[in-house]
Amino acid sequence: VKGYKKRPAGLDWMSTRAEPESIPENAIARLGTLAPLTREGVSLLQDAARSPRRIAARHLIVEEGQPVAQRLIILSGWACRVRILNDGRRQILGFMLPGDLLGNCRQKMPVAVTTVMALTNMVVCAAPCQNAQGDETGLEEAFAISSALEEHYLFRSITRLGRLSALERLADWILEIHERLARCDGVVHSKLRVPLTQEVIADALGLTPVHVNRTLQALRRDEMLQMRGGLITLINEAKLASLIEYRAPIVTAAKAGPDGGNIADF
Amino acid sequence: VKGYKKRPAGLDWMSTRAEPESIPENAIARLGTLAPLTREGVSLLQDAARSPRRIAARHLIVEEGQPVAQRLIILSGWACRVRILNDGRRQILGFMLPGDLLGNCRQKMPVAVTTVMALTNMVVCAAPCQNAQGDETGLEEAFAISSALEEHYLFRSITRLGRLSALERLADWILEIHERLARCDGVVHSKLRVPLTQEVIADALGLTPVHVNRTLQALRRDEMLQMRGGLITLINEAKLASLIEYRAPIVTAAKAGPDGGNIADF
DNA sequence: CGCGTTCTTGACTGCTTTCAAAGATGGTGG
DNA sequence: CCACCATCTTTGAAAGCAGTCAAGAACGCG
Repeated sequence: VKGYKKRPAGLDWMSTRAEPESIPENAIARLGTLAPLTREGVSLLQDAARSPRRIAARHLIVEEGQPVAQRLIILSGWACRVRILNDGRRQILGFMLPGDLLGNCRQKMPVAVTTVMALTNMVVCAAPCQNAQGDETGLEEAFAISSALEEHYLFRSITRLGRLSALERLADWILEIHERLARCDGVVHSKLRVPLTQEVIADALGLTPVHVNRTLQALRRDEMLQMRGGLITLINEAKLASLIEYRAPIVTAAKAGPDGGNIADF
Repeated sequence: VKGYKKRPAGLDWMSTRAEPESIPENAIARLGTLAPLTREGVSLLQDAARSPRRIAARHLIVEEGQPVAQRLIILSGWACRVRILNDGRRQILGFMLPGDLLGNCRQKMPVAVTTVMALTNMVVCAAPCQNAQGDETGLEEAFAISSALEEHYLFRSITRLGRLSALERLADWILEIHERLARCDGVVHSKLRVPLTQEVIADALGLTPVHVNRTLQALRRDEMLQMRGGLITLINEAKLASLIEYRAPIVTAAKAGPDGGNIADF
């Protein structure tokens, strides 16, 4: 069937190539773009970021079936939700980038629905929780919108896997990553730092590494992008977007806050 | 690429064959299996169900990008989240069964992330909302767990579409539907009433109707199930389950309530 | 500079799609 | 009660996209 069934014995997930850490401030700023935060809300985040926790690449952050201890904010690095079948097939359910939340649940005694694994070295911190009622800081609203966005990306993944060709899947995925990195990472001149091997991309897109490779070559041949050493450069974003239907996610009707940031404007 | 690109002009979604309505009480009972409800919580649900609203098959219940007016409970009938590409390809993102919630959001001014369409004639009612703090009735907790379950099904869909073969997809999907119907519909002797055409199933599983047909025949030939007129009968559930890895969803660590019902025990 | 990982390439296989048309099925009206 | 019709299901043959296997090249790290 699809995907690698047999893997070498070792945990050959990806290179441990040292990744320059991105700026934690950008991760915090992402939450501010989701919902207007009060000065207090921002300082709560900054306080939390002063007690960072480091996680090494390939480590499991949460495991499926285990109780969720706390809500974390990713300050830098990439993680992914992953599910592994007993014959070795692997599906990456989604990526988690700086500014994204881990364990952002509603129920009282949450249990992790999927395993989450660090793809690179990471820095995380506890998400500040406040007096439940009120939410005067805007943090709860930001977390709620982050959760809605995550749901949006899940639906997008399903459509991608169910109805798009390999070329379309790649294009759609790259545009999604571009959009998300633009929120939390300094994306300049359409250059995206994507610290993933083609095998990881294949596991996310439901393809084989070999086919991801050939498809990426097609995108390069048609001059839509360049890529080298974990850096993807979008050359012709319009052409890339024309391969698929691009829609900016809108998950709330709230108008832009004082600082002008709003998901709907993205 | 995959799926039907061209469709006949009409909205040939599915037959309007009259479906006997399931029992609304079962829909309400489902919520009680998710979290222990107080007597007050149950009666709030029963009150709400006394003001039912009917929705005809094929009608859109919510539309992507439109604000979400209220939270609804499905009392009977099936709906689905759907996304349609501009060349006519269609992906069904998930099914919504009796006892499931619609518009179960956390943020303040939610906007629908996907279109939701009635697949059969439906009966719904407003979900009772209470004073936010406290949740003495257990309803908020039940809604939260319902939301976590929905997330679980999304991850399952992604794995299904990304890494399972056609045969495995069908097996996995049928077992999921079985599990869900068992919660809200009287499933007796492994007989499932599934009011879907093979084309709808194909749009959910990322296959073509023709291939769904052939794959279902394989399942019948190997004596795992029978099916006729919207009724699927599981003959050899163990054999069906052996095609895939089956895992019961566990989304909360809460122990069983007084009535013994808990998601973890399912 | 050497080694392991990752990327690239080629040839071949096969699952799934595509296209087309014939059979069932269920509801409706005569 | 039966004929009719739209919809849905089933079948066959052929084409195609993506997978599989294997080996060589390139890359990055120590």
